[in-house]
Amino acid sequence: MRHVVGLGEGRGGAGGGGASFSGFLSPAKVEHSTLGESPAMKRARVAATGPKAEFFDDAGLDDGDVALAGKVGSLNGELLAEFESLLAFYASKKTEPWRERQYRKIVAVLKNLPFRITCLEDLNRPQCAVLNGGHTRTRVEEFLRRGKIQLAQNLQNDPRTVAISMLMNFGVQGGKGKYGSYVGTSTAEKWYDSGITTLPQLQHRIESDPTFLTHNQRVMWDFRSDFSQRVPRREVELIADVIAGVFPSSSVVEVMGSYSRGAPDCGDIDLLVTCHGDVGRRCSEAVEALTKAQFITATLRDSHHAPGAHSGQWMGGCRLASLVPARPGFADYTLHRRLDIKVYPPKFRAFAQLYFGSGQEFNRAIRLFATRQGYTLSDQGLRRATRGKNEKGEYGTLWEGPLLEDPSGCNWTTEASIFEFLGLPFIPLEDRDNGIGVARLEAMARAQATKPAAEEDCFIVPTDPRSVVAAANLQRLAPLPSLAEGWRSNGIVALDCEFVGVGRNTSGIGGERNALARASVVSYSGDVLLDTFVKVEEPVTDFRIHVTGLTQANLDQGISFQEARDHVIRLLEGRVVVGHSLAHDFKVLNYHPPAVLLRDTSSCPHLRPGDKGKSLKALSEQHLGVKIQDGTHCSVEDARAALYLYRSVQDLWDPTPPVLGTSAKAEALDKHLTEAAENMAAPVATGHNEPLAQHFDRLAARSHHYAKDHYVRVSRTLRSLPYHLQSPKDLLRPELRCVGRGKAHADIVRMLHEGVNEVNKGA
DNA sequence: CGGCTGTACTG
DNA sequence: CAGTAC
DNA sequence: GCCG
Repeated sequence: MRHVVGLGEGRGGAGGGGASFSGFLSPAKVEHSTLGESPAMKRARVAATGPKAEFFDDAGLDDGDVALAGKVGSLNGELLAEFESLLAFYASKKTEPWRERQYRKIVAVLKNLPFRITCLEDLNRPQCAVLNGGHTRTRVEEFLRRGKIQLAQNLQNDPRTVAISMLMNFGVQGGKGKYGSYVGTSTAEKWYDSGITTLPQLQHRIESDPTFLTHNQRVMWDFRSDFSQRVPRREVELIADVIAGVFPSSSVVEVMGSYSRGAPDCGDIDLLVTCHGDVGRRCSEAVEALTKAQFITATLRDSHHAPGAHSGQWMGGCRLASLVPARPGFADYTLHRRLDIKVYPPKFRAFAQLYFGSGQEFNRAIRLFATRQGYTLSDQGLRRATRGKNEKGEYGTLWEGPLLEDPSGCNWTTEASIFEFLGLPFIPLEDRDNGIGVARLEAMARAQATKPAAEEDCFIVPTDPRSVVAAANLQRLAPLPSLAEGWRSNGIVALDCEFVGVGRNTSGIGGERNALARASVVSYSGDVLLDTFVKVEEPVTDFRIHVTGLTQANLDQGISFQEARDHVIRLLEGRVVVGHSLAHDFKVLNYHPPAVLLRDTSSCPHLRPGDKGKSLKALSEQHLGVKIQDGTHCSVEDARAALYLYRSVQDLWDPTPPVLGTSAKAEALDKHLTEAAENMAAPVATGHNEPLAQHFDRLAARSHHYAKDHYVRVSRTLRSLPYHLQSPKDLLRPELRCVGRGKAHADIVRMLHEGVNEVNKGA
């Protein structure tokens, strides 16, 4: 049961700040405790005891260490300072986002490590994982030996780093780690390169040129002094009450961020509002009222009021003073505060809590974990997803399913349900921003990775001893093509079904329609994931026993059609499906995955039929040298046969993974790709667009991060095109979609008109 | 060698 | 698209 | 920078 502080009660008990803001009496509930433990902390603490203790046992920690956790930091002060210098250096360089991240993790761990590092062996403790890599371990070793890290010493006073850090924080000390100034590494570097290196210079430039700053930068500049002040808990609570006052009474307002972790004061205020109805509209209405009341004093970001949006959000500055008149003996609340408000419908509440209650690294870690499990996790739910490389070699989401329901039936009411779904122990709030939770997630991920393919995914009803015997021939096939990485083994299954005839028996051969009687799915390694008989609702008019070998007794052992279909879809969804004449199977299953995911051995250009035709039996004999379907068919055997046929030509037929959009877009995209494939002449030598490609190589060489990735993609795509790019119209072709509509597009158009050299002269 | 969270704003 | 935020 |  959650602890809910109603408005009337909370105020009186808290000793009364004397705040009376008529018109802003909060109808909504505010969830926070005015003293001691917050409900979120309590929730976390209660749920934490089991798994946390386990983790620390594994970690080889004793209770003393645990007790220290949370109020340490000075234990490794000197080492921390060294790494903070290194972090500052890399954080000032836009070319080093990943090193920066790594150092950020290192610093986070050192700040919270419950023991002092005195020897190299300490690095073997699991919490020190990030310190135990190649470079970092060497640096720590150097520190233990000489009491300092030379590189850090050298970089510590690097004037460029110092200046850029100053610019990124508008000269405010202790910046970073609270909220952004809207001046990142790129802008700061630009300013630095233009000669702005000191605060007075920056100030002069800002004052003399009214267009120098963007709107958001201007807000952060104007309020930089107020925003840098910590907000006491008491004021956070008052502000939460104000916000609650402008939302419907059924809403719930929760204070997230450092407040929820018990901090005595906060850098900014992060509020999660859960309300029914159109969250976008509720958010807009609230912001409007707060602006009218002069509570909101600046806006940094406001979600457009899009009806039916999944969330509404507003970011900006606020001040209590207009609502809480100054009175002698009480704080006058004149400081402006950074406030974020996010509004979600109840179904996303736990996801939003998870996101806004955790630190960045924890969120990245748990989302990465979800991805590795075949899901994608965000503040707006959980979906099935497969990731891999598409045909252009870009890494990304190949397929994404609809929002998942909570299998526990609790409708994702708690964060715990999300952890449970992902197979993770509940990680308490206090461990979600200090590196400990991240370390636990990474440990879980590693454990998961070494676990064999999920056996609980398999659903096997003992069917027919022949399936084992018959398939043995195929199992002996060796050597199989080496298992390629990623999607080439994980994302592929093979399907085969057996049918019996139902309906009016007109011709004497079979019923007029097919009914599913047995379904089999095997993994890339040939293991049976599903094999079951299926009950047939209608009377069977033809068992086709010479082919299927099935009898009424077999079907009676089976599961219902609906059940079988669910199992099949669960195993096939988002995966490449191999089979022979799959159309029949999908028609009967009434399930139609996008064509880009299908590999039908009956129509494979690399499996040329021989004299005996292109039946599965003939192809197996011809290409695999194996006799199958000797007597009646076995769907496991047939699925394996199709799988091994596929694997025998996989490199030729299927060198790269399929491209897919999200569910809604999938069909359209699939159509595009099919058309593109048809339009495109048979593959010919590549390299037709070398000069264009080289242009993007040059751009890539001097770009960074996302921009660099983009140019590399464009270059690669241009090189691999089987035709000359001649007119801007060609850019409309789907295979060139990755060019986008921006600079790359413009450059290509210009180069087509003016020639490559002209364009490069300009650049 | 190449991936490293996911979403959404502003300019 | 690039930059930035959370 | 780290990891597989």
